[in-house]
Amino acid sequence: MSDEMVTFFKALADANRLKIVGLLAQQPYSVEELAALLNLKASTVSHHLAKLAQVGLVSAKTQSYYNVYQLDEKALQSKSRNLFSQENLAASVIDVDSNAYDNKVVKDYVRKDGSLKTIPAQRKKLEAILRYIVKSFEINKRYSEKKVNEILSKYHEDTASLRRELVGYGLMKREGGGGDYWRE
Amino acid sequence: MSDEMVTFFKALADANRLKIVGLLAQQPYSVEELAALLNLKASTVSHHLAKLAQVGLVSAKTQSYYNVYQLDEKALQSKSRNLFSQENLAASVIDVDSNAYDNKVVKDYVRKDGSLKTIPAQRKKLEAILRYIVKSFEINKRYSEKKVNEILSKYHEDTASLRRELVGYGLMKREGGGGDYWRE
DNA sequence: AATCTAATTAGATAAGTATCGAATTAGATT
DNA sequence: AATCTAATTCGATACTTATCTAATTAGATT
Repeated sequence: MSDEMVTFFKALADANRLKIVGLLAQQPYSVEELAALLNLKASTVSHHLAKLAQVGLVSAKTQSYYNVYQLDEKALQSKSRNLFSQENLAASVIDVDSNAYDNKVVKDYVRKDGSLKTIPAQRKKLEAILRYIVKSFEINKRYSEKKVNEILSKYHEDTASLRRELVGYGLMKREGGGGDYWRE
Repeated sequence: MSDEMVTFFKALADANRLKIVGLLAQQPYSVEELAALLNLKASTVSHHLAKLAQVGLVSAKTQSYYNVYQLDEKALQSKSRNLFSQENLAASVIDVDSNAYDNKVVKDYVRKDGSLKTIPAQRKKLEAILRYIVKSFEINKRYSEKKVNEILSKYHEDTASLRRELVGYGLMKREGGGGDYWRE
């Protein structure tokens, strides 16, 4: 689907092909006529028409010697209506790895032994690191503060900061007065 | 105007730029984040964003360290609605020489001395030649058949055919029974 | 059947552009 | 003020593609 959109836009991303579309919007033309009108060789026009035909914008009818091309106005209008639909926008993104940013940050901040070089000062990067760290806790299991610190110490000596940020960003919960921690 | 359309389509005629548009349709992103998500270098993403910004599809806001880009959805929708309007289609054609085809045919069939190599057998070319020949007659002036033949003989010895075709294609009129000819 | 004609395909070239790494710039944080 | 970071710009490279000429194909006309 995304490929289809790229092909569609590429088909129209050329001044001469836009002129062809404009001309065919007035009336059908043969390759030879288009070549004369655009001051191009017939082979070049053939090339352009093939690209337009590939996305269904034009089609050819053979008339005696000529290949007379015509615009498919229905296709044109329907394409233009749906071009930027929610559906198409989402489709263009399907093969994007949504974890790529977190992965990159983790790669930048975590040593081979698993410890953090530093605790990121910037919010976006800190969040990525916290999302990574929180995976060390089982979901719904309760941990004492001492146990939490023990786990966090693998990452950085400043366990208090890590603990506070995990709670601050809502990645871990804490019960009322000095109680246990858990990951939901 | 046509240039503007080409630029617009070119801006979207790239898979990674379409992905950027798709991503920004969900939420704003910084250059760095987009680079990680698309597995590209920041400089490449900058280049793509510049092209999208050039046609008004995205804009940037500075937030602390980051340049956060966002999609201009209004621009997107309004562009897509008007893309193939009558107006835009006509605009793409303004600088096309509408006489180019006739000129080419005339060039192919008329010798330097003004005479025809042959009378074209094909309809489209015959018409082009006839449109050229008929300019030798003044508008609204009446010509006897003898005078008509005399003028046509400059072009081809078969004046009878030329005369018949001029009338047949409606380029010259003839009064009822054997009367005069004229060009309207 | 033989001959034309327009269209397409193939091959070559030149122009355009996506991408990267390096250098620079702009702006915040310390 | 000095330092750090993200973004942009610059220069180089590799890939894409618009265009042409020449060769081939498909179809009509004679």
